[in-house]
Amino acid sequence: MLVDDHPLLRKGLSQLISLEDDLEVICEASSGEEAIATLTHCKPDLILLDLEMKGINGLETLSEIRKLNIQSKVIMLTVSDNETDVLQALKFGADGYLLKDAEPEEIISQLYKALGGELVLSPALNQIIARSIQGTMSTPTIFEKLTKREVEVLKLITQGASNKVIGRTFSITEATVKVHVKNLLKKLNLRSRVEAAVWAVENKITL
Amino acid sequence: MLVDDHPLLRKGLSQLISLEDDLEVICEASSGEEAIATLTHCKPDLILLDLEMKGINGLETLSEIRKLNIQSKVIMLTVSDNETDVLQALKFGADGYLLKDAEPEEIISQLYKALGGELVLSPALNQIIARSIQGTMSTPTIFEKLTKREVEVLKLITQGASNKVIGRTFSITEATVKVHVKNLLKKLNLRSRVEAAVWAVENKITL
DNA sequence: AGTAAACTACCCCTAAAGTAGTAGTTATTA
DNA sequence: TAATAACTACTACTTTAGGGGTAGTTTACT
Repeated sequence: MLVDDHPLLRKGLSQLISLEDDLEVICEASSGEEAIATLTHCKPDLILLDLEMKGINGLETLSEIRKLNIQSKVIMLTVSDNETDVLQALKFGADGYLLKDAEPEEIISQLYKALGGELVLSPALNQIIARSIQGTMSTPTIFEKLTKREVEVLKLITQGASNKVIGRTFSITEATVKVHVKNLLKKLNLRSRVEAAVWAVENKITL
Repeated sequence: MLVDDHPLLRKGLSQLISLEDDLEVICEASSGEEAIATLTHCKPDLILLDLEMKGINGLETLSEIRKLNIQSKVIMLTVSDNETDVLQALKFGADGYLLKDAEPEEIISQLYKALGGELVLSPALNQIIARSIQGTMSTPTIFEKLTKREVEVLKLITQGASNKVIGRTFSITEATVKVHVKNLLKKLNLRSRVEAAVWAVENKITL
């Protein structure tokens, strides 16, 4: 099964797969919602799931799929080698994480491996995984540790708001905002609101 | 001609195009550099050019192509509907700007239009174009107005560096760094280094 | 020779950010 | 009931940022 909001990419993949005698695309979806709906009547051995999609994203889709107790293998297919994404995907029970810029032949061979029960990862990700195993991660899925308020504050920081403005927005004092900023910086192991803003943007904290 | 660093997408496109009797893919490239090299011996009527690529990006590639006085039509094909990118592309002489998430049929029909001399744009971009014509743009290609030093400073800001650190990095005083920051904020019409950092990240100023 | 832009550096000043510690309230959970 | 986490608020302090102006140097282009 192919899940990707780019018809072009689906076309490319399905053509590639159709060249293989023992592989077949039995269903497709262009969004996470559609994928979950389709999975009620389509039971693929393997799902190739895009990470970047409108609506619910790939990670959320994966999480839903696992909640529904669907046994298909799931391989994330994406352009991003973002550390947080990779680790989240594996945590949510992905059977693989491949980068879209890989060679087509490599992708196909990885599909077979995954079907055989192997955990497949793009070579480019080895370093990330290694670091996470060593516990040397810079971003050990810290984001979820932020409280609701801290996330709200972070979002406004990303928009360039000062502590004073943030305070007015939430009807709290600037002093309290400073507390939130201090705490979120500590949790994210960052040193300034600038770093926090960049981190938030790069990790696509939705505004 | 197809230029995209994702083999999968090239495959999808070329399959799509091969279904058309009067269209044919005569060459491909997986990077800007490769594209420019290939264009010395391959003269396509139309080039489909990805924006996001490693090495020199799509815009730079387009600029090079125009400098070489190559007469092929060029359509930018990308996932981003970023205002700056769109306007830059048109300024550099693109004959079209299409989003990758468009329907395949639509993309094909746009190719014909472009070959006919039309300027083709994804419908999703209409609003952006309209605003730019009205001069209401938030980002009127301001970036190129930054001096070399200002760009360097901006890059370090994005990495969370303080003015003091930036000064040490370039062996200039903190006071001078402040001058650069002040000037670049004015040029970009931003109010703080946080906004500058976010702007830089969102517009992919390469670090 | 003259002009303009870029880079440098300084002054003065205000505002904003960040650090540290204390502490009260509420809600949840063990 | 006791403990914990989250949110709030404060004081006090230091550092960083940002705005304004002036001005010297170099480089490049008239």
